[in-house]
Amino acid sequence: MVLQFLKALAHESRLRLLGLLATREHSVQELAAGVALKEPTVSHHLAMLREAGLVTLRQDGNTHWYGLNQKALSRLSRTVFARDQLAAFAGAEINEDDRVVRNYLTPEGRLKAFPATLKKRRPILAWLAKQFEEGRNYPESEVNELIERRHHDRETFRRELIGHRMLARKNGVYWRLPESEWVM
Amino acid sequence: MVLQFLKALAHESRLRLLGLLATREHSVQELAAGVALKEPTVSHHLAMLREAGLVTLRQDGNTHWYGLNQKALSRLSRTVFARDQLAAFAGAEINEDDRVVRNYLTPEGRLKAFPATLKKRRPILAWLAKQFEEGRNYPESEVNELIERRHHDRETFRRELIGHRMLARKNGVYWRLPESEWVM
DNA sequence: CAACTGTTTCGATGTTTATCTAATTAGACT
DNA sequence: AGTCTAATTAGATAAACATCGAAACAGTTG
Repeated sequence: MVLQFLKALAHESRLRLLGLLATREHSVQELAAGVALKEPTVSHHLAMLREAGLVTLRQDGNTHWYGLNQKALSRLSRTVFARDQLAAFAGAEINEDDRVVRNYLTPEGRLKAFPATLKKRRPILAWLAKQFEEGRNYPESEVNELIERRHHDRETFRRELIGHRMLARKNGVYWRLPESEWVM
Repeated sequence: MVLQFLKALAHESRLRLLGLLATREHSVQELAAGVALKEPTVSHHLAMLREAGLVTLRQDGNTHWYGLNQKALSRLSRTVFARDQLAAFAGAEINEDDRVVRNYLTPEGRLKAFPATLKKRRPILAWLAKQFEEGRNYPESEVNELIERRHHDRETFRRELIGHRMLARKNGVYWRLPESEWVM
């Protein structure tokens, strides 16, 4: 979150865009002229700024009016930079999924249980699937071995990995599917 | 300046490093272990953070103790994010060379004069040289034409462009040299 | 519906930057 | 001097990102 905000700010073109927006609303064309970049490029930057909540969009006809979201800006600037806030980054700035996985791991790195809720099951299966290399074939024995390193219930996890389209099987051979295929 | 500060902050590894430093001083080794990166990588990040004035360095024996520069952090966080401060970025955050060139241009984009000092001449010649495409040959007439679009004194500028190894000539044909060759 | 305008998406290209290993520097300790 | 340790620099590789032209899209206007 904070990282996204900072990354959005940390580029000259985007700072200049924000500079223009700080005075008044602008259309994409105006902005492109103002910073001497092509519309597609500006559009791309605006998308990032919007993702980060730094600008607002108001649409009128086929003109898009972008404005500065002053509130988000000052709110974040206040919160981000306190010392103890910063200290939280040491381990933090890890996303929600990682947090879920971490909570399911014993100190030795084994899974405590099979997660009941789908919300937790997905990130954990994803984590498990990542133990497999893409573009390589695994015999079932090796799949079992890899799973058992994390949890004794190899049957359930193997079945679920396939159900989520993270692993695929054919003729007793398994392989990892590309992340884009995964049912999340 | 501000851009450097933001760029320094806008990376997960560096945020995590700052997170560790927010609690107490650390050596490079400690930091490397703390963020699970190799020492050289950490060293590289620390250099950027130091450039941006975000961390302090205290050397004891051959151990380097890095600490958080809380003052710089809060000072910048306060100044950076005010609306009118931001507005200044619209034109600013342009480097010194661009500023020089801009001051030498009339509103129509022509050069006001031939710059007397070398310090100003270089960026202006560089700017002029960039009007030529690399990897293409220009007859002298076209060179003159391109220069005259910016300044009437084609002879002087042509000579200087060659002197700075931005253009080269052979048998009355000119071409632009790669930027790495330029005498700056 | 056809032509037009402003914007966004796509695909390709080039640049920047993160990271690593290996080599080098600098201080401390025999 | 030689060795040990901590850190940095160099060089190579890989990932992330900025930018552009072309194409697609959405709203407007005849």
